[in-house]
Amino acid sequence: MPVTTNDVRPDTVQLDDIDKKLLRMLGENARRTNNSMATELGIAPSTCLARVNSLRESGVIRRFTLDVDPERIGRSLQALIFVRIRPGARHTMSTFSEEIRVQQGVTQLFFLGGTDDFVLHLAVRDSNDVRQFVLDHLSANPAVASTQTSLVFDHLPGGPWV
Amino acid sequence: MPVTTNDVRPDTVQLDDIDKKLLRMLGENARRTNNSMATELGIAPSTCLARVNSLRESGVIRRFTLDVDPERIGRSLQALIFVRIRPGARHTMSTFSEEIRVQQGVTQLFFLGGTDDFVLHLAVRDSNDVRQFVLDHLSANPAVASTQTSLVFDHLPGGPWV
DNA sequence: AGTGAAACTGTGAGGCT
DNA sequence: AGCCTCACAGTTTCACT
Repeated sequence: MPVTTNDVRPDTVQLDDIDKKLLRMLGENARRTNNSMATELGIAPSTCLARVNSLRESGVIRRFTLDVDPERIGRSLQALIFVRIRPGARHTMSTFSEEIRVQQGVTQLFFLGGTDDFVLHLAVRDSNDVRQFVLDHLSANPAVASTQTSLVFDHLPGGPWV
Repeated sequence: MPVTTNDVRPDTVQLDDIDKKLLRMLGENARRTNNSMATELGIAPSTCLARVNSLRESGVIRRFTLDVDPERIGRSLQALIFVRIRPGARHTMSTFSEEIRVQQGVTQLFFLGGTDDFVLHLAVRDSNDVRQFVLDHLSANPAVASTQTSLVFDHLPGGPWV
Protein backbone atom coordinates (compact mmCIF):
# COMPACT_ATOMS: atom_id res chain seq x y z
CA MET A 1 0.00 0.00 0.00
CA PRO A 2 1.50 3.32 -1.07
CA VAL A 3 2.13 6.00 1.51
CA THR A 4 -0.59 8.61 1.21
CA THR A 5 -0.14 12.36 1.40
CA ASN A 6 -0.43 13.61 4.94
CA ASP A 7 -3.22 15.82 6.17
CA VAL A 8 -0.70 18.45 7.25
CA ARG A 9 1.25 20.20 4.48
CA PRO A 10 4.92 19.19 4.70
CA ASP A 11 6.18 22.75 5.13
CA THR A 12 3.80 23.57 7.94
CA VAL A 13 5.51 24.20 11.27
CA GLN A 14 3.95 23.05 14.51
CA LEU A 15 4.03 25.84 17.04
CA ASP A 16 3.97 25.20 20.75
CA ASP A 17 2.86 27.63 23.40
CA ILE A 18 6.26 29.30 23.66
CA ASP A 19 6.47 29.85 19.91
CA LYS A 20 3.03 31.43 19.86
CA LYS A 21 3.88 33.76 22.70
CA LEU A 22 7.11 34.74 20.95
CA LEU A 23 5.23 35.54 17.76
CA ARG A 24 2.80 37.70 19.69
CA MET A 25 5.56 39.55 21.53
CA LEU A 26 7.61 40.17 18.42
CA GLY A 27 4.51 41.14 16.45
CA GLU A 28 3.89 43.90 18.98
CA ASN A 29 7.52 44.91 19.10
CA ALA A 30 9.99 43.21 16.79
CA ARG A 31 12.83 44.86 18.69
CA ARG A 32 11.98 43.36 22.07
CA THR A 33 15.25 42.16 23.51
CA ASN A 34 15.91 38.48 23.73
CA ASN A 35 16.59 38.85 27.45
CA SER A 36 13.27 40.46 28.30
CA MET A 37 11.34 37.85 26.34
CA ALA A 38 13.27 35.02 27.97
CA THR A 39 12.52 36.45 31.40
CA GLU A 40 8.82 36.86 30.67
CA LEU A 41 8.59 33.32 29.32
CA GLY A 42 10.61 31.86 32.17
CA ILE A 43 13.21 30.30 29.88
CA ALA A 44 16.95 30.88 29.45
CA PRO A 45 18.05 33.62 27.02
CA SER A 46 19.94 31.07 24.95
CA THR A 47 16.83 28.90 24.64
CA CYS A 48 14.77 31.89 23.66
CA LEU A 49 17.31 32.85 21.04
CA ALA A 50 17.28 29.35 19.60
CA ARG A 51 13.48 29.48 19.33
CA VAL A 52 13.47 32.79 17.49
CA ASN A 53 16.22 31.65 15.13
CA SER A 54 14.30 28.49 14.44
CA LEU A 55 11.15 30.49 13.65
CA ARG A 56 13.21 32.48 11.18
CA GLU A 57 14.89 29.51 9.57
CA SER A 58 11.67 27.59 9.19
CA GLY A 59 10.18 30.59 7.37
CA VAL A 60 7.42 31.31 9.88
CA ILE A 61 8.98 34.72 10.41
CA ARG A 62 9.63 36.05 6.90
CA ARG A 63 11.18 39.27 8.06
CA PHE A 64 11.26 41.92 10.77
CA THR A 65 9.66 44.99 9.35
CA LEU A 66 8.10 48.39 10.07
CA ASP A 67 4.59 49.67 10.49
CA VAL A 68 4.74 53.15 8.97
CA ASP A 69 1.92 55.68 9.40
CA PRO A 70 1.12 56.88 5.87
CA GLU A 71 -0.53 60.08 7.17
CA ARG A 72 2.64 61.22 8.87
CA ILE A 73 4.55 61.11 5.63
CA GLY A 74 1.98 63.06 3.70
CA ARG A 75 0.04 60.13 2.25
CA SER A 76 -3.33 61.05 3.62
CA LEU A 77 -5.36 59.26 1.00
CA GLN A 78 -5.72 55.54 0.68
CA ALA A 79 -7.62 53.60 -1.94
CA LEU A 80 -8.36 50.09 -3.05
CA ILE A 81 -8.28 49.67 -6.80
CA PHE A 82 -9.99 46.63 -8.28
CA VAL A 83 -8.49 45.66 -11.61
CA ARG A 84 -9.77 43.34 -14.33
CA ILE A 85 -7.41 42.05 -16.94
CA ARG A 86 -8.61 41.36 -20.51
CA PRO A 87 -9.13 37.60 -20.87
CA GLY A 88 -6.65 37.50 -23.76
CA ALA A 89 -3.95 39.18 -21.65
CA ARG A 90 -4.03 36.96 -18.58
CA HIS A 91 -0.62 35.55 -19.41
CA THR A 92 0.93 39.00 -18.94
CA MET A 93 -0.49 39.35 -15.45
CA SER A 94 2.59 38.40 -13.46
CA THR A 95 4.91 40.71 -15.42
CA PHE A 96 2.39 43.50 -15.27
CA SER A 97 1.67 43.13 -11.57
CA GLU A 98 5.36 43.11 -10.71
CA GLU A 99 5.73 46.47 -12.46
CA ILE A 100 2.77 47.82 -10.54
CA ARG A 101 3.83 46.37 -7.21
CA VAL A 102 6.97 48.47 -6.90
CA GLN A 103 5.41 51.79 -7.88
CA GLN A 104 5.47 54.59 -5.32
CA GLY A 105 2.38 54.39 -3.15
CA VAL A 106 1.53 50.74 -3.70
CA THR A 107 1.49 49.12 -0.29
CA GLN A 108 0.09 45.71 -1.17
CA LEU A 109 -1.32 43.64 -3.97
CA PHE A 110 -3.88 40.84 -3.81
CA PHE A 111 -4.38 38.34 -6.61
CA LEU A 112 -8.00 37.35 -6.61
CA GLY A 113 -10.31 34.64 -7.81
CA GLY A 114 -13.65 35.83 -9.11
CA THR A 115 -14.54 38.73 -11.34
CA ASP A 116 -11.69 41.02 -10.39
CA ASP A 117 -8.17 39.82 -11.08
CA PHE A 118 -6.36 41.85 -8.53
CA VAL A 119 -6.73 44.49 -5.89
CA LEU A 120 -4.18 47.14 -5.23
CA HIS A 121 -3.85 49.04 -1.99
CA LEU A 122 -2.60 52.55 -2.60
CA ALA A 123 -1.44 55.20 -0.12
CA VAL A 124 -0.88 58.57 -1.75
CA ARG A 125 -1.16 62.28 -1.12
CA ASP A 126 -4.48 63.19 -2.65
CA SER A 127 -7.09 62.26 -5.21
CA ASN A 128 -4.99 63.71 -8.01
CA ASP A 129 -2.33 61.14 -7.23
CA VAL A 130 -4.89 58.35 -7.44
CA ARG A 131 -6.17 59.63 -10.77
CA GLN A 132 -2.62 59.95 -12.05
CA PHE A 133 -1.75 56.47 -10.89
CA VAL A 134 -4.74 54.89 -12.61
CA LEU A 135 -4.05 56.86 -15.76
CA ASP A 136 -0.32 56.12 -15.91
CA HIS A 137 -0.14 52.55 -14.74
CA LEU A 138 -3.54 51.00 -15.34
CA SER A 139 -5.71 52.62 -18.02
CA ALA A 140 -2.67 53.14 -20.20
CA ASN A 141 -1.99 49.42 -20.23
CA PRO A 142 -3.84 47.48 -22.94
CA ALA A 143 -3.95 44.41 -20.69
CA VAL A 144 -6.30 46.21 -18.30
CA ALA A 145 -9.98 45.70 -19.04
CA SER A 146 -11.35 47.90 -16.27
CA THR A 147 -10.62 49.42 -12.89
CA GLN A 148 -12.78 50.45 -9.99
CA THR A 149 -11.51 52.68 -7.21
CA SER A 150 -12.86 52.77 -3.63
CA LEU A 151 -11.60 55.20 -1.06
CA VAL A 152 -10.27 53.74 2.18
CA PHE A 153 -11.46 55.70 5.21
CA ASP A 154 -9.51 53.64 7.66
CA HIS A 155 -7.08 50.75 7.62
CA LEU A 156 -6.60 48.66 10.74
CA PRO A 157 -4.34 45.71 11.49
CA GLY A 158 -5.97 42.48 12.66
CA GLY A 159 -5.29 40.65 15.89
CA PRO A 160 -2.25 38.47 16.55
CA TRP A 161 -1.53 35.58 14.18
CA VAL A 162 -1.58 32.88 16.79
CA MET B 1 -4.91 89.30 8.26
CA PRO B 2 -5.56 85.95 9.98
CA VAL B 3 -3.08 83.15 9.57
CA THR B 4 -4.45 80.66 7.06
CA THR B 5 -4.26 76.87 7.26
CA ASN B 6 -1.08 75.61 5.73
CA ASP B 7 -0.94 73.41 2.62
CA VAL B 8 0.87 70.72 4.60
CA ARG B 9 -1.08 69.00 7.39
CA PRO B 10 0.33 70.01 10.79
CA ASP B 11 1.20 66.47 11.83
CA THR B 12 3.07 65.69 8.64
CA VAL B 13 6.78 65.11 9.12
CA GLN B 14 9.28 66.30 6.58
CA LEU B 15 11.72 63.53 5.78
CA ASP B 16 15.19 64.24 4.47
CA ASP B 17 17.32 61.83 2.52
CA ILE B 18 18.76 60.16 5.63
CA ASP B 19 15.30 59.55 7.08
CA LYS B 20 14.11 57.97 3.87
CA LYS B 21 17.10 55.67 3.69
CA LEU B 22 16.57 54.67 7.30
CA LEU B 23 12.92 53.84 6.63
CA ARG B 24 13.95 51.72 3.67
CA MET B 25 16.65 49.88 5.64
CA LEU B 26 14.42 49.23 8.61
CA GLY B 27 11.53 48.24 6.38
CA GLU B 28 13.70 45.49 4.92
CA ASN B 29 15.07 44.47 8.28
CA ALA B 30 13.74 46.15 11.39
CA ARG B 31 16.54 44.52 13.38
CA ARG B 32 19.41 46.08 11.45
CA THR B 33 21.89 47.30 14.01
CA ASN B 34 22.23 50.97 14.59
CA ASN B 35 25.97 50.70 13.99
CA SER B 36 25.69 49.13 10.56
CA MET B 37 23.15 51.69 9.42
CA ALA B 38 25.27 54.55 10.73
CA THR B 39 28.28 53.21 8.84
CA GLU B 40 26.34 52.79 5.61
CA LEU B 41 24.93 56.30 5.90
CA GLY B 42 28.26 57.84 6.85
CA ILE B 43 26.97 59.31 10.12
CA ALA B 44 27.83 58.69 13.76
CA PRO B 45 25.98 55.91 15.59
CA SER B 46 24.61 58.39 18.10
CA THR B 47 23.24 60.55 15.30
CA CYS B 48 21.67 57.56 13.65
CA LEU B 49 20.05 56.52 16.90
CA ALA B 50 18.65 60.01 17.38
CA ARG B 51 17.12 59.90 13.90
CA VAL B 52 15.43 56.58 14.46
CA ASN B 53 14.13 57.67 17.87
CA SER B 54 12.79 60.83 16.32
CA LEU B 55 11.01 58.84 13.61
CA ARG B 56 9.40 56.82 16.38
CA GLU B 57 8.42 59.77 18.52
CA SER B 58 6.96 61.68 15.61
CA GLY B 59 4.77 58.67 14.82
CA VAL B 60 6.22 57.99 11.37
CA ILE B 61 7.29 54.59 12.65
CA ARG B 62 4.23 53.22 14.45
CA ARG B 63 5.90 50.00 15.50
CA PHE B 64 8.52 47.41 14.66
CA THR B 65 6.66 44.31 13.64
CA LEU B 66 6.82 40.91 11.96
CA ASP B 67 6.02 39.59 8.54
CA VAL B 68 4.65 36.13 9.24
CA ASP B 69 4.09 33.58 6.48
CA PRO B 70 0.51 32.37 6.95
CA GLU B 71 1.18 29.15 4.99
CA ARG B 72 3.85 28.03 7.42
CA ILE B 73 1.46 28.19 10.32
CA GLY B 74 -1.23 26.22 8.57
CA ARG B 75 -3.26 29.12 7.21
CA SER B 76 -3.14 28.18 3.56
CA LEU B 77 -6.29 29.94 2.53
CA GLN B 78 -6.73 33.69 2.29
CA ALA B 79 -9.86 35.58 1.39
CA LEU B 80 -11.17 39.09 1.07
CA ILE B 81 -14.68 39.51 2.42
CA PHE B 82 -16.67 42.53 1.32
CA VAL B 83 -19.29 43.51 3.86
CA ARG B 84 -22.29 45.80 3.59
CA ILE B 85 -23.95 47.12 6.71
CA ARG B 86 -27.69 47.81 6.79
CA PRO B 87 -28.24 51.57 6.40
CA GLY B 88 -30.10 51.66 9.73
CA ALA B 89 -27.18 50.01 11.54
CA ARG B 90 -24.32 52.23 10.40
CA HIS B 91 -23.94 53.66 13.87
CA THR B 92 -22.95 50.22 15.19
CA MET B 93 -20.15 49.85 12.65
CA SER B 94 -17.23 50.82 14.86
CA THR B 95 -18.28 48.53 17.72
CA PHE B 96 -18.99 45.72 15.33
CA SER B 97 -15.76 46.08 13.39
CA GLU B 98 -13.69 46.12 16.55
CA GLU B 99 -15.20 42.77 17.52
CA ILE B 100 -14.40 41.39 14.08
CA ARG B 101 -10.91 42.86 13.93
CA VAL B 102 -9.52 40.80 16.76
CA GLN B 103 -10.97 37.46 15.66
CA GLN B 104 -8.54 34.67 14.85
CA GLY B 105 -7.57 34.86 11.20
CA VAL B 106 -8.40 38.51 10.57
CA THR B 107 -5.21 40.13 9.34
CA GLN B 108 -6.52 43.52 8.32
CA LEU B 109 -9.65 45.58 7.96
CA PHE B 110 -10.41 48.36 5.48
CA PHE B 111 -13.23 50.86 5.97
CA LEU B 112 -14.48 51.82 2.56
CA GLY B 113 -16.42 54.50 0.82
CA GLY B 114 -18.80 53.32 -1.88
CA THR B 115 -21.18 50.40 -1.94
CA ASP B 116 -19.28 48.12 0.41
CA ASP B 117 -18.74 49.34 3.93
CA PHE B 118 -15.69 47.31 4.76
CA VAL B 119 -13.32 44.69 3.54
CA LEU B 120 -11.81 42.05 5.72
CA HIS B 121 -8.63 40.18 4.93
CA LEU B 122 -8.77 36.66 6.34
CA ALA B 123 -6.02 34.04 6.59
CA VAL B 124 -7.36 30.67 7.69
CA ARG B 125 -6.84 26.96 7.23
CA ASP B 126 -9.41 26.02 4.64
CA SER B 127 -12.72 26.93 3.05
CA ASN B 128 -14.61 25.49 6.00
CA ASP B 129 -12.99 28.06 8.22
CA VAL B 130 -14.08 30.83 5.87
CA ARG B 131 -17.63 29.55 5.80
CA GLN B 132 -17.63 29.25 9.57
CA PHE B 133 -16.25 32.73 9.99
CA VAL B 134 -18.90 34.29 7.77
CA LEU B 135 -21.62 32.33 9.52
CA ASP B 136 -20.48 33.08 13.05
CA HIS B 137 -19.32 36.65 12.79
CA LEU B 138 -21.06 38.18 9.82
CA SER B 139 -24.32 36.54 8.71
CA ALA B 140 -25.32 36.04 12.32
CA ASN B 141 -25.13 39.76 12.96
CA PRO B 142 -28.32 41.69 12.15
CA ALA B 143 -26.25 44.76 11.23
CA VAL B 144 -24.82 42.95 8.22
CA ALA B 145 -26.80 43.44 5.04
CA SER B 146 -24.66 41.23 2.81
CA THR B 147 -21.21 39.74 2.33
CA GLN B 148 -19.22 38.69 -0.69
CA THR B 149 -16.14 36.49 -0.45
CA SER B 150 -13.26 36.39 -2.93
CA LEU B 151 -10.40 33.98 -2.62
CA VAL B 152 -6.90 35.46 -2.51
CA PHE B 153 -4.46 33.50 -4.66
CA ASP B 154 -1.49 35.58 -3.69
CA HIS B 155 -0.70 38.47 -1.43
CA LEU B 156 2.39 40.57 -2.04
CA PRO B 157 3.84 43.54 -0.20
CA GLY B 158 4.35 46.76 -2.13
CA GLY B 159 7.61 48.63 -2.63
CA PRO B 160 9.27 50.84 -0.01
CA TRP B 161 7.24 53.70 1.49
CA VAL B 162 9.66 56.43 0.54
C1' DA C 1 21.86 68.83 14.29
C1' DG C 2 25.75 66.19 14.83
C1' DT C 3 29.76 64.05 17.31
C1' DG C 4 33.08 61.03 20.28
C1' DA C 5 33.92 58.58 24.31
C1' DA C 6 32.57 55.73 27.91
C1' DA C 7 29.43 53.05 30.62
C1' DC C 8 26.12 49.93 30.16
C1' DT C 9 23.32 46.18 28.15
C1' DG C 10 22.42 42.48 25.18
C1' DT C 11 23.93 38.77 22.08
C1' DG C 12 25.22 34.41 20.71
C1' DA C 13 28.71 30.52 20.64
C1' DG C 14 30.54 26.56 23.32
C1' DG C 15 30.35 23.14 26.33
C1' DC C 16 27.32 20.72 29.68
C1' DT C 17 23.11 18.26 31.58
C1' DA D 1 15.65 20.42 24.01
C1' DG D 2 17.21 23.36 27.53
C1' DC D 3 20.64 25.88 30.39
C1' DC D 4 25.01 28.57 32.08
C1' DT D 5 29.03 31.28 31.21
C1' DC D 6 31.60 34.83 29.08
C1' DA D 7 33.91 37.38 25.43
C1' DC D 8 32.43 40.45 22.31
C1' DA D 9 29.34 43.59 19.89
C1' DG D 10 25.90 47.02 20.05
C1' DT D 11 23.33 50.60 22.43
C1' DT D 12 22.64 54.72 24.68
C1' DT D 13 23.81 58.72 27.50
C1' DC D 14 26.18 62.98 27.94
C1' DA D 15 29.24 66.89 27.50
C1' DC D 16 30.84 69.44 23.66
C1' DT D 17 30.56 71.66 19.10
